[in-house]
Amino acid sequence: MATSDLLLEEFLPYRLSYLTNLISRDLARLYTDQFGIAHTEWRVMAVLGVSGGVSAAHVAEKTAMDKVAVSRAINNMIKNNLISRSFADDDKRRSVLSLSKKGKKRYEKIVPLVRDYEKKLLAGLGEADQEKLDDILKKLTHYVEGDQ
Amino acid sequence: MATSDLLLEEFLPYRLSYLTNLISRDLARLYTDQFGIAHTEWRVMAVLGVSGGVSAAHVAEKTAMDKVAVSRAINNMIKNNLISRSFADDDKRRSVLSLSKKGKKRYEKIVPLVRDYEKKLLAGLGEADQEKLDDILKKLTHYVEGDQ
DNA sequence: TTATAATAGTTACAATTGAAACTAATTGCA
DNA sequence: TGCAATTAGTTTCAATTGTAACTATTATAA
Repeated sequence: MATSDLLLEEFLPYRLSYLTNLISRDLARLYTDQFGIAHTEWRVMAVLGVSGGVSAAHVAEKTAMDKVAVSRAINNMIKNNLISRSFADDDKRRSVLSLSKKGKKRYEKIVPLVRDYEKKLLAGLGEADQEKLDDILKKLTHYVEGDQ
Repeated sequence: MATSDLLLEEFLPYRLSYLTNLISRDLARLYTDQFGIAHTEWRVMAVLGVSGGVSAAHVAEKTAMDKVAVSRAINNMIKNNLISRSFADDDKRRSVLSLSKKGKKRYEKIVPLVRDYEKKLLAGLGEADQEKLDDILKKLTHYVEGDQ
């Protein structure tokens, strides 16, 4: 192998992508298979679960999803009675979104499952390594956010 | 916020996914924007760059892509004269793939770019943290690979 | 005011991806 | 042998996603 060659399995972007995909697949088992919530919908739900009465733009910002994806997820969740929507008095364009009772219920079932998944995932690391990972992810993220 | 709530920005799967997406976007600038190589094609190229004369199944395995995606990437790259294909003497189903001269040339242009990107990405970490990250990624990956 | 630009969100259409069914070749074994 | 099962890779069709153009509303400013 020439020194100019590159082993995918040692290449950080590939390794991160591979790991992320496996984790996504595992999580989909929790919310998609069990509750019919798509990945994008789970993200929307996670934002609205913490703070209701917010706009689609706010959801887009918090989920790092683009507004089209957010719009689709929201409309689908409204169709499934998971979200209720009204519009702001001072700006009729702006939506005011909250989880419905049904949505909140589902959210409260899913959160412990994904928390537990995360916990098990991290369990193999030990306290120090968990903090190290947190620190490293922050640094890497800060770097890649820097050059948009 | 109830204790049952979950902040997306502190949730490891979300953080990994977010970071991975930003890195993918950066890399796409290197090989897609500059050389018209799609993400899937880059992975195929990375495998064939190291070892020619292999089958599509081998590429699928090394890239963690499914055989349909590999088939599409390969056929597109053949159309663009980046890959040459023959079939094995002892099994006419099995393809024997290699980068063409043009493909190898492009590969050799891309590798330094992505290596350099990875290097810069890791530069902010320091030697010890880089090893720590390697170790942590291995552990996490091993965990999620465990429960297929 | 009123025209222009900006913003929130949606729609439409193209490209990408995923799953299942398919073809062709090979293997296993009665 | 010869017939069923397996394997390599492709095709087809549906679902998802991305981009651009769009509607409706609000802000800006001449």
